[in-house]
Amino acid sequence: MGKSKKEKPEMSQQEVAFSEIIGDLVEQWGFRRHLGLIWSLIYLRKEPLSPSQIQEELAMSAGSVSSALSELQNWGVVRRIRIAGDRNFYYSADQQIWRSVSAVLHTRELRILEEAGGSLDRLAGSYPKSSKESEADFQVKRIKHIFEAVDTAKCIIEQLAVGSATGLPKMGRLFSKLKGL
Amino acid sequence: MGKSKKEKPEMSQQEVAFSEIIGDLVEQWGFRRHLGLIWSLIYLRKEPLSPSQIQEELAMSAGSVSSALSELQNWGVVRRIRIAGDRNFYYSADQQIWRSVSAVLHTRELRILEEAGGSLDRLAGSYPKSSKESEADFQVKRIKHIFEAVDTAKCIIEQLAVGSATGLPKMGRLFSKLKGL
DNA sequence: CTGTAATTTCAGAACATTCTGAAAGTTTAG
DNA sequence: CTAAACTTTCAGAATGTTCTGAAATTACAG
Repeated sequence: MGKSKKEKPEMSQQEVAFSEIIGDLVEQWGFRRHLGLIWSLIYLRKEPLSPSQIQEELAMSAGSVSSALSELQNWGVVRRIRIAGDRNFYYSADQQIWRSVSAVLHTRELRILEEAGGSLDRLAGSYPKSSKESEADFQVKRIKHIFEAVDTAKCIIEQLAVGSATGLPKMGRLFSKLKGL
Repeated sequence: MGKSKKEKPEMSQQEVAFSEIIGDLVEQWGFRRHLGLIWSLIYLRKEPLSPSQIQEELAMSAGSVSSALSELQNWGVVRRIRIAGDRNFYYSADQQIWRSVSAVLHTRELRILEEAGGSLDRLAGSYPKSSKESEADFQVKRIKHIFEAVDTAKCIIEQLAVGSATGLPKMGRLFSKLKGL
């Protein structure tokens, strides 16, 4: 009765461990765990992998793999490669990990803060001008205070995302480190 | 007939708008939306509020309010106050908003990165020493690379959490701004 | 163009999180 | 101590998210 000849390309223990560490990390960061698992495997292998290989190795459904790969591609952490005369698709991981992190900071975190900042600014303006009510006055001050905090956070993330290492005491060293990652 | 006499302490339109902005923001940050809604209301009011007042104004269940308040307290963004000769509890918001943000960075984000960093370090060490396999060698390099990225991120967050404004070109201005928030 | 082997899509299943409300527990005035 | 008013807890309900797998689609070899 012959099921046979299917190579079993099992992930090594270390590969499993790595993918789990990264899976946890990205999950905490607000992405689906699967994205981390799949990215990890691609990242650790010298040769690009096809969706079906990934599906086998990680024991996931085809659908999961497909949707995760397309999300990874959208975030720019994974690239699709075609090999001539091969029906499969292949994926490989971007080496420059910080580029990917920057992209997320820029596309996701920054957008969130910009949105909130804009709304807060408009809201502060919507209070009746020079109201004699002390409550309204108090609230406008507080809203502006939060606006400042959001705006500052925005600037910090901007700096990180753009990564302009201007050569500063502590942050400088960190920034220039980023450039290499 | 005759529901009556219940004061209706409705939130103003602006208060609702503010709480929704903050609700969205904290939700994107990985907290429950309710935490943002409740914190907002407390933050905008001059006078501290009791759980039952909050429940009424935000039209939430008592359970939601209670659990959200205790979580807000754990994060240190809200303080419980007792007023002599008053059976109720009251809550007021911390003014220094950045202190709260720092606390979260320190308690949550930093912990995540430390955990991942430790695991990665151990993992890199677990590969058989001086293996002749080029694949293993390759993987150790990549794992160390990720470790570096995690470690750098950890340092950056540490800087932000501690907020040591050392007086640097761009980040310096931001850091000193933080101190005031 | 046709057949084959792969990938993608998507509706529903499985799973996870959050909310509700009633019961239990607290606190204080009297 | 008792009663009254509030707060907390927690099991189950409601909601939201992610995964699966079969059908539809795509891509290529022949």
